[in-house]
Amino acid sequence: MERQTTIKDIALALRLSTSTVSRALRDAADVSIETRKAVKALAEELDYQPNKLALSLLKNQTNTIGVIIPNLDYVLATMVKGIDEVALEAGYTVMVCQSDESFGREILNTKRLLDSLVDGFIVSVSSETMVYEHIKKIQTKKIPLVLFDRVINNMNVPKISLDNVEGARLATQHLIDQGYKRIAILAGPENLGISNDRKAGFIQTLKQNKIALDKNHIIHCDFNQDYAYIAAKELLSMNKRPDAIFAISDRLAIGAMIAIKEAGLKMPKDFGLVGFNNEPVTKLLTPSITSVEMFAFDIGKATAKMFLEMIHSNEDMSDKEIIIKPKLVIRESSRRISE
Amino acid sequence: MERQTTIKDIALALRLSTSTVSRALRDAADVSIETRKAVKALAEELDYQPNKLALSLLKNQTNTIGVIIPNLDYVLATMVKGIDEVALEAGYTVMVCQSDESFGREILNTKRLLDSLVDGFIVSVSSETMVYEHIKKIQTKKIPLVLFDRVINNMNVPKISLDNVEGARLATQHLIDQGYKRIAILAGPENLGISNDRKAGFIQTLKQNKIALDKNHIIHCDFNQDYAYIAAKELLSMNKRPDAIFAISDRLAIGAMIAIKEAGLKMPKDFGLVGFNNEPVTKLLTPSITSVEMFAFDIGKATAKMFLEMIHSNEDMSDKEIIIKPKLVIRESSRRISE
DNA sequence: ACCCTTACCGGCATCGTTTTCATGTCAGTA
DNA sequence: TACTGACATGAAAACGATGCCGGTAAGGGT
Repeated sequence: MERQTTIKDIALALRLSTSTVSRALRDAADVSIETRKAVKALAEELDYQPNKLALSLLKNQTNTIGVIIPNLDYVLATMVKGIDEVALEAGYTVMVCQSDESFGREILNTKRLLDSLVDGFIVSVSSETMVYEHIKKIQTKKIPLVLFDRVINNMNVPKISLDNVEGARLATQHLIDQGYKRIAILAGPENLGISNDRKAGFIQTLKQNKIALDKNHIIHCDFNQDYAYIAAKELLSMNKRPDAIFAISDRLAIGAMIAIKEAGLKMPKDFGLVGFNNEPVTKLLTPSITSVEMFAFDIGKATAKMFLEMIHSNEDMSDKEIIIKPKLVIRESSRRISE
Repeated sequence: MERQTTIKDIALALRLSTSTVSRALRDAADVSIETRKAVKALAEELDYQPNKLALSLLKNQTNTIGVIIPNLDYVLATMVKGIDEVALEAGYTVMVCQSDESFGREILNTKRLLDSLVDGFIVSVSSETMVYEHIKKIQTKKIPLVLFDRVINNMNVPKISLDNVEGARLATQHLIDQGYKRIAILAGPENLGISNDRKAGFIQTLKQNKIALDKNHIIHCDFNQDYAYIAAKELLSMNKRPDAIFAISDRLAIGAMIAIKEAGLKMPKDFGLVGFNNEPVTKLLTPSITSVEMFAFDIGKATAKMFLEMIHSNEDMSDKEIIIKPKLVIRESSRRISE
């Protein structure tokens, strides 16, 4: 690692003071045209690059955003892409840290980013996270913070998320409309907000349609295809077997799909299946899977925009909340009635 | 953003000098036990965190690795996960920048990271990248650099990649062994190293088996399912239509698969298909797709390890190269002969 | 009484840059 | 001549931490 050219080198070479060089480089007033020219020429020649660390130290600002996410699956990778795009445009660099769905790692990442002195945080919590001290600490230090996707409902922080209740409502209503009678839900981890919201939308829609809720038809499991497979097998072996499953993620839906096929059931005739996220893979499977589109890229961009707004404005934004409306994409796994 | 507690605050409160406080906090010699205790107690109370920027400026070291990748698809996300894991363990934070397969963005990212003063670079080039001045600049500045996955062959830099020739060889030989006679290849972008390596392995294997190469059966296209679909359609409409396709990525294979199905051809009976990467989705499709496993997570970890080695050792490592051996995973799309 | 060691601590420079304040020069004006 | 102001530049503080070097005081040995 070679020593970089500094402002001092230029100053020395031109018998100027560092202050004058600094001013010349930034086109400030009070510098004669000749010195300005000379400075710029030499800077060019020596490939001078201002040292960002020194600037950051001085201004107490790093132009860096800490992003903490539970994993890098399709949805989050897409969101990160959206965040990245907007942040880059605005001159910010993004530090992405994966908590790997682990509470401990999430705390570690928070600490790391905190003393890397990022200008702010964009966070989506892990499925293990149930206490929020580390998040609150960010707030206490008055560091800008935006939550996205997996938000914390009862916390006074700007947040952006999907209308998960509505998404579940769309999915459930669709299954009902297609004539499925005993609809089960494959929910995610029990303490996770998005999981509960989608469950709530499901239950609410059943009620609206005056369909009795069978508690055995609600199964929680981790966001993992294999667990979903096991859970679905369990559902299919019940006495009052369901005739449709609403899985709150496509990964879960795929696990369920394998179990359904193994049981010799045909979709959509014998059994209905709806997923969530609208991952590209849903369109490719046989049968293709009906799913809820959540506009991940847009959510990412909106999140970064809100973050930037928070950085630049001084007003309190802690009650700001953006909720994105989902859209149901109907495919073979649940389309029983042709239109 | 609140002012953080500094070493000066502690010094002032305890009527000590900053140097003493600094030493006390780091358990250095020459500090009495009482002052040490007092300093640590107060530091704890005030939630003192050393300012990393100041340290970085002083030591000229940021403990940050700049990672530049072309996208965040399954393979690269997995590799990044591997890099992240090893880096975190070693006390480094990773800055991931996506070039989005754009040469311009790659250069921009390099510039950004360069003047963010990262301690080094881990890079996988975009498919557009044909000149390497920006990469060479990193080398010129003597900043540690490791290439991975999509490496630059004729450049004197430590690199880690898959044995792409061997992977293609495995895939092609398998198709030949299964009795396919006219095998086409869906190659990636023409200037991309991995694309050409896989093509080379393909051609070489045909030659070894004394099979004539039909130049029309080599088609290049971007890593994009839709382009692959179009390319496959083209292949299928030829006079001497191929009876198998080796696609150099699973995404391409999926695009081809759709075209094959549309043409009314049954896999593996009428047509053979092999992909590359062994993405989880290959196992889920109907038929499931034979693919070449490339151990992305391991490659990621190995890359980070090599990077750390480079940082810590002083010797020249520019000729170091690790080549990972791939493995063929045979599935329905090409298994014609039961064993 | 003198010197030397040892333990403990403070001063200062340093990293690279910005910024405020001060300084010096020269021309113009009363 | 003396003052004013513009103009160009320099000196120094500041950001937060480290580390070298030097200083002081206490204590022991002669």
